[in-house]
Amino acid sequence: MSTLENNSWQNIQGELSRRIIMRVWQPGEQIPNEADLAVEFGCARTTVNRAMRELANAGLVERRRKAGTRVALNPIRKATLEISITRQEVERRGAQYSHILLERQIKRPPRLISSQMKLVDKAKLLQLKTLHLADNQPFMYEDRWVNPDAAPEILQADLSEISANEWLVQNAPFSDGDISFFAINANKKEAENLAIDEGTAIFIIERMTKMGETAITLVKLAYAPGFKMHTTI
Amino acid sequence: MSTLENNSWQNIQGELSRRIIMRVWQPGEQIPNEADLAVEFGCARTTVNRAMRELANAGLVERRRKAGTRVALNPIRKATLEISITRQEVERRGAQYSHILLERQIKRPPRLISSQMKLVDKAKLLQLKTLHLADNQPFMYEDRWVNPDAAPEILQADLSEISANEWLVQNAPFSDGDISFFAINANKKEAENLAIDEGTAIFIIERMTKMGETAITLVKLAYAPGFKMHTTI
DNA sequence: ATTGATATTATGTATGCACATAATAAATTG
DNA sequence: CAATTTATTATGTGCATACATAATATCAAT
Repeated sequence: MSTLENNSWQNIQGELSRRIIMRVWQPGEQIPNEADLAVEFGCARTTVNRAMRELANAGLVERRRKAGTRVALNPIRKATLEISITRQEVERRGAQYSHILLERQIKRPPRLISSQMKLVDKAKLLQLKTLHLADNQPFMYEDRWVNPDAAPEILQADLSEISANEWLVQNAPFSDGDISFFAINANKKEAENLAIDEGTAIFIIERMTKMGETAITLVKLAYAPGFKMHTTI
Repeated sequence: MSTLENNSWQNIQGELSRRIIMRVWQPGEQIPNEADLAVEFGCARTTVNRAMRELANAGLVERRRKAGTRVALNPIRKATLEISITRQEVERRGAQYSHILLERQIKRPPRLISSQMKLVDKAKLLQLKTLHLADNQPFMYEDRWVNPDAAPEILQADLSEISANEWLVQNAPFSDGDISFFAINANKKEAENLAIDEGTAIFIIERMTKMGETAITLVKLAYAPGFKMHTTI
C-alpha cells in the first residue's frame, strides 16, 4: 500500500497508530525519525511532529530528544472522566433534577477533615449536607465542607435555590484538586438519606478542590445503589 | 502588568488560563481573537493558536470557526485515569505481586455476557478466574471472558506464569473499549476469594476491550476492601 | 419579508525555515 | 584510560505565510 499523499496530521496519526496497534512496529521498537516519515508521507516535518505529539500524550509512544521515538512498552491507556455538576448528570439521564439542603452549619471540622484540607486546627468551616434527587428519588447524598476564607460569598448564597455544588462551580474557581473513588457499606445516616438498607454497597466519590495551596472545598458524594460511572478508552 | 515578550506557548497558555480562572474573562464571555492576542503578546498567531488549542481540549474554552472563542460556561474538568496492569499497580504500592489462576475453562457464556460482547449465541469463550495478591494478601479478584477468535494464541499461553491481564496487554492489541466503575455487596464467591465477609462493599471495574467491532475480552475486577482509585484534576 | 447567493471572518491546518534544547556520540585532553 | 569537552542528532518550538473550512453577516432577487 502506498502511503503517499496522506497529508493532514489526522491521517498520519491514524496510519502511525495503525502500525503500532497492528504491531508493524513492535512495543519498545524505535520508529523512524520525523524527517524520514515526512519524506515517506510526502509532507512537512511539522505535520509529522503534530501527529506524533498526539500519539505521545495518548501514551502510545515515548519520545526523547536525540534518542528518538519508540513504541511504548506497556501502552498505559488513559480513561478520561468528565466531572460535571450533579444537575447535568441527572438531566442527561432524562430525569428531573431537584435537591434538598438538609443541614447547614458553621463549625470546627473533625481533625481528619482539617488535616486533609491542610487548615489550621481552629479554623471554622461551613458544612452542608445535600440530597440530590432524580425524579424525586434519592440519587446522591452529598456531605461537603467549604472553606469560607476561599469563597466568602457562599455564606450569603441561597443554597436551597442553587445547590452548593453548582454555586461553587460558578463562583469559586479552582486551579486543581484530587479525587478518590471507592466503595463502602452505607452507614445508618447514608442509608436513611438514600432510602436504602444499612450496609448496602454504595459508590463514593471524594473530591477536594484547591486554589493554589488553599483548600476550597472537600466533598464526599454517596451515590444511590445502581449508579455506574462509565467512560471509554 | 505588561504582558509583552511572553513568547512561548506555555507562558501564553498560563496567562490565558490565569485570566479565565481569575475571572478577568467571565464564563460565557467572548475572548479576543487569535490575531489580536498575538499582537498583545508580541508573538505569531500560530503560537496563540497552540496555547488556545490546549485550553480547548482541557475544556476551559469553547471554540468555533468564525464565531470565535468563549470561556466555557461550566468548565467540565476531566480527570484522567491510567489503566495499568495489576502487577504494576501492586508493585507501585511497594508490595510483592503474585497471582493464582483459579479456574480456566472453555464454554458458552451466559446470555448477558455474549450480548454485551456482541457475539453470536453459540460462540464459546475462554473463562479465566484469577486472584491477584499483594504481599500474599488478596488484592483483587478477576473474572474474565476472552474471545479466542480475537486472540487464538492465548489458548496455548501458560497463564499461571504470566497473568491473563498482562498476557493480553502484551499480545492482544485493542483499538478501543469501555469501562464502568461501581460498587456492589460481595457475593459468596467474591467474599471467599477475597477473604472477606459476604456483603462487604467492594469496588468493581468492568472493562471491555475491542479491536474494531470485535470484542476481545470482558473482565470484571473486584477489589479488596480499602482499595481507592485516585487521581488529580 | 423570505429565500438564496455572496462576502467576510475566526479558527484550522500545512509548509519552509530557523534556532533552541536535550541527549548521545565522538573527540580531545590530562 | 578516565574524564572532560565538543560535535552531532532528533525532537521541540517559533514565525511568516498561505490556503482551507465553517459559520455568520450582508446583500440581492423574487
